[in-house]
Amino acid sequence: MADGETVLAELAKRLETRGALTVDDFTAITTLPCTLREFEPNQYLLREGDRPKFCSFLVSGFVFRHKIVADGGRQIVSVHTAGDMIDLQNMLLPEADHNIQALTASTVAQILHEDALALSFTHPNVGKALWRESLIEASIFREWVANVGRRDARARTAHTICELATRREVAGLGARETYELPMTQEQLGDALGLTSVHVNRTLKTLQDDGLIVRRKRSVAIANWEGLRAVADFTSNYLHLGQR
Amino acid sequence: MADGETVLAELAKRLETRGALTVDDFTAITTLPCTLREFEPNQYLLREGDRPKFCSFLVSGFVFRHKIVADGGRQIVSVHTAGDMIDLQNMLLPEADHNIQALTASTVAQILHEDALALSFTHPNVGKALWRESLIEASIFREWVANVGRRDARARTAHTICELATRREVAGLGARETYELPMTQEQLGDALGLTSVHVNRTLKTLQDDGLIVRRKRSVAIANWEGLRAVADFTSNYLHLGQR
DNA sequence: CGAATCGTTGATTCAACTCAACGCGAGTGG
DNA sequence: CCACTCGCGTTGAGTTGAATCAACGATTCG
Repeated sequence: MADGETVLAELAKRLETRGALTVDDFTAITTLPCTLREFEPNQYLLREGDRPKFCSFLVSGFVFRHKIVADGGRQIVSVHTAGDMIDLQNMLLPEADHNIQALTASTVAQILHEDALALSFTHPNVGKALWRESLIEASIFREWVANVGRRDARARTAHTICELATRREVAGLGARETYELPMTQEQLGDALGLTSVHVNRTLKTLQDDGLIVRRKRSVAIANWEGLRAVADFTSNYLHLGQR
Repeated sequence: MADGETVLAELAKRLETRGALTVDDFTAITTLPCTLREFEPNQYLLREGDRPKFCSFLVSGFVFRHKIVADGGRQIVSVHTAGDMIDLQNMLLPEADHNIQALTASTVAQILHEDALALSFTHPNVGKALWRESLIEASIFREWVANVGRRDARARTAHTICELATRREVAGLGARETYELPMTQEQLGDALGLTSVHVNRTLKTLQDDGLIVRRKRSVAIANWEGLRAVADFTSNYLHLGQR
């Protein structure tokens, strides 16, 4: 297990992709007090209504966030890979409006809201990078609204696979072609606004067309360009490499 | 037409609901350079790919933001009423990832990104209020993902009516019961991920049940509690009155 | 008055859901 | 070590919510 400072250097590197940091900014980040915590698959990091005192940087593993609607249906609203800040919003919005749960065994670094907030305004470069991080997340939500609202099951499924593969590649976790998405078909369905049965059928057609390969409980990309075309995917909304 | 300073006082009042401001903060906001602009119905304020130099505060009217997908489908991702900041994200994300269009005749106050950004870090209370504003917007996007992904047409339509009525009331624009939503059924459909034909039928059943009243080109609420129940609506995700 | 836009309604189709059964691999415990 | 369970994936049959296609009515505006 890495120590806090090493982990925070990862956070600093991530933030540098969102905006230039000085040596002082970098040091201020890596010397923040932080606590490492491990979570098991399906364990809750946070529940709707909670009032957490810290925000979390995902060091390793996968987590997802979801809402429950009146009829018991679940909608996954985001999936996070190592390198993501997963609950920045609670830094300024005291009460959690959704649940956060581990998808796989995961490690997170917890930083007190007051520390992160103070740092954001004593070191504006850091503040801007964090703010930008939260704005990119909002942009991804907008894309998900369009994805769920206006794409059919095939394009919608392909789009989400493309997005997660791209974000993972950008986070330096390996080429998108080799990436495997460790979600069950039920979880995928809840992210896509589909039933697991229909996800199964949709994945089958994507595999039959040579676009993806399914292994036990994960999905890998077999033909990036083909999948991208089916998905109507462009990465502009991820705001990569923009400052 | 109001002058810039009067309009910016409205912005300052809005931001005060997001976090305490000092007299100095208030003055700093109202003395920002700003330009008032008028837009006609359907006129574009911003298009995907643009790189605007300013952000916009909606003084009067309605605007909406939308994305176009591969098959030509349109998804409206947000609807804004007077008092909303409508493109804060471009302050830190140079390239627009969606379109912004006037729904009705509208007036906006434009503030240069560099001015808003500088103010945010010289006056942290203002920065926090603006950041919080953008985080609440992200929370609304999450709710829309769940709405479009996991609620049927009836609940989904009711939910959006409840949300817009609540937001409008909170913004001080009159009681939610008297509010009229000035959207065509086609626009409503594009916001809800439905066709205009199905919106028509859904609104009819809501009216037949005494929950709403339809007038020419708008919708009013007839039975708030009934509509709220159908919608599975709670306002927690709007983070009202939290600091 | 004519044209355009939007709302309404009916008939039909279809994408996705529901329900149900069965397969399969990974654990687990007797 | 094998039988059992459990979670997840797969497949088929039938249903349904929403889309599509098409026509017509109402209102607004030039």
